[in-house]
Amino acid sequence: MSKPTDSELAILQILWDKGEASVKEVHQALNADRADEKAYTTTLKILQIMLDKGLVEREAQGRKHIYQPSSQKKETQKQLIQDLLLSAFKGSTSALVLQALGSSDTSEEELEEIKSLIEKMQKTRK
Amino acid sequence: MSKPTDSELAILQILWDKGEASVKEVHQALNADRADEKAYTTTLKILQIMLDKGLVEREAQGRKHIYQPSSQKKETQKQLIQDLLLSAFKGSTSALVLQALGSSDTSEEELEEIKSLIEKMQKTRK
DNA sequence: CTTAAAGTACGAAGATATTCGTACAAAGAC
DNA sequence: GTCTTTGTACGAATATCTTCGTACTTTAAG
Repeated sequence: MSKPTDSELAILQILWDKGEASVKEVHQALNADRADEKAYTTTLKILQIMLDKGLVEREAQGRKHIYQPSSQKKETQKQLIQDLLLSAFKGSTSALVLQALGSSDTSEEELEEIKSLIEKMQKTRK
Repeated sequence: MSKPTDSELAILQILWDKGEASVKEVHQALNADRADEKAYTTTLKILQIMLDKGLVEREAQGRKHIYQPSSQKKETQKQLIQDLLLSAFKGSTSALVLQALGSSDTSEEELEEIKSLIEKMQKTRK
């Protein structure tokens, strides 16, 4: 399966959040935080394309369509990271992680969370 | 500055590696590991476009052109991570890092490296 | 019944990326 | 000098994504 485009990803995020949503809901969520509003039919079209590609599923509810993401969030995220890893980090996970940690402010809690995952991984390994 | 495309990124990786390279060198490196070879002029054209966008610089060496990446590797990587962070992880660095660590095999040394960076960050913070 | 409102479908235009053929210029081989 | 090789420039075809207008259908309002 190929990488979702940026627009598709934006819609996926909304669907992951809500679980499912009508075109109208997706469209509103999408334009809530955006400066340049896009037409309703633009959102509709992209959802139709996503359906075609198998990125979402839908069910009719009366005359409306209710869309759901067909791929799990984690799988898609994994795929995107893998892609970035190969395309920009020559496959080095640590390079990516170090860069990610270095270039954004991460809270104490988050750091602890990561650290404990690492420790768990180290234990399991032995 | 906008995100480099996939083709552009592939070329940037080569230039980051080599420091600088002629079109021919880039083209060979690019097609070394690729199944479907692209024409020489394709590589040339993309380099010209990248020059236009300011992604690379070049200097004439006789009749040849020698290209250099104009952006630092780390800056570009940072930008790409930032982009992925916003587009697929709602800005949560830890979610991204956890996903990255979880979905690829990372060596013991790499894990240690990450752990010590985290510890350093925690110290500096206090 | 007639009209307005709320939906979906879809073609087509516009934008950007990719690919390559062809044209041209300079250097080297003979 | 002529021809071949090695190189760049660039237009044009193709592909993909994005955007929206318009058409059509169904439901709701009056």
